[in-house]
Amino acid sequence: MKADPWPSATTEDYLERIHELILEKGYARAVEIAAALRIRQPSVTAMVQKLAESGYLNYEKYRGITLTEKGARVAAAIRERHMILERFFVLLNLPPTTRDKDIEGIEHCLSPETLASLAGLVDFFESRPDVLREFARLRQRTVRKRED
Amino acid sequence: MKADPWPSATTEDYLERIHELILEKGYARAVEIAAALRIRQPSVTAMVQKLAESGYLNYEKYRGITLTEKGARVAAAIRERHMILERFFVLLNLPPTTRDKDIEGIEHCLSPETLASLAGLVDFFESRPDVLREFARLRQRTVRKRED
DNA sequence: AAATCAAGTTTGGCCTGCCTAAATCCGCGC
DNA sequence: GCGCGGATTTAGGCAGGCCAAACTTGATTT
Repeated sequence: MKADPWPSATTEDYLERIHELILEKGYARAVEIAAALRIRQPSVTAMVQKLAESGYLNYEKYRGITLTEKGARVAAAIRERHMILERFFVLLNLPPTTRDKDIEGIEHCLSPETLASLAGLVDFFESRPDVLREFARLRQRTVRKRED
Repeated sequence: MKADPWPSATTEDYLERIHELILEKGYARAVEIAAALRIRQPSVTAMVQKLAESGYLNYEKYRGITLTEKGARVAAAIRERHMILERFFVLLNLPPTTRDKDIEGIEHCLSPETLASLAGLVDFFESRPDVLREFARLRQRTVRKRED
């Protein structure tokens, strides 16, 4: 097992999807990983082998893929992060497509401190719907203004 | 001039720094670009030539580098985006190092809609220091709690 | 058991961006 | 006109990720 120079963005994407697939269907197969990440199967095989190398996955050729303890830990953190971002973007009230695309982009770049702060912001707004409503109203106005 | 398949993150970084250097010192030279981006000079020359190819820069060997109209437009947008993010991160009250690192990471991944919404959020807080203070107080508390 | 087929894998190749080292080139100041 | 620092070229390399084409495997079907 090779040392880990901090999971790359791509690594995180793979782990995230694999984790999701396992949660959803109980297993993760190359075809589905490929489909979910919109890449080809050979790329998946190659990457899966590297992830196994690095100790994130248990992998047996032609058999199957599971998360190691380490992989599961990382995947859980990624999921947590993703959820914080989802909640935050809901506050911003953006079309789901935009939201998802942006989250995919930024989720690999945020430090734990920032994430924590962001979570705090979300908590704040979720516990203060009055403030949130006020912000939303303000947004509405400026959007209307831009459309003039 | 080659067609532009949307400026890559690296392209944006170059344009951003070059723009900054020009604003600061009136010109942008390879040594300084290299220093600012923490890469080597030959890499800069290569990239600068590609950016000229793509119509972002006016480039004359051994002479100098300036932004084209197109380059300037893009750079200005990048700068605007960066400033919105700075203001936002200030609200989150994070150590400058973390802030800068995270901004560098995410700035290439945000859609205009998200940016606009974020700007709205910043405006909201900046126009409502009372609300901001309340949020800050809440943050303080949870941080203290974590330290127990 | 043989055939078949989908899924998995291997191979070879490509592209982006970065690096190094060594050589050369240019403009400017003395 | 010489020299120096900055700029550029050349040649060679590396890592991360991606792909298409060809091949292999496990499972199902007959």
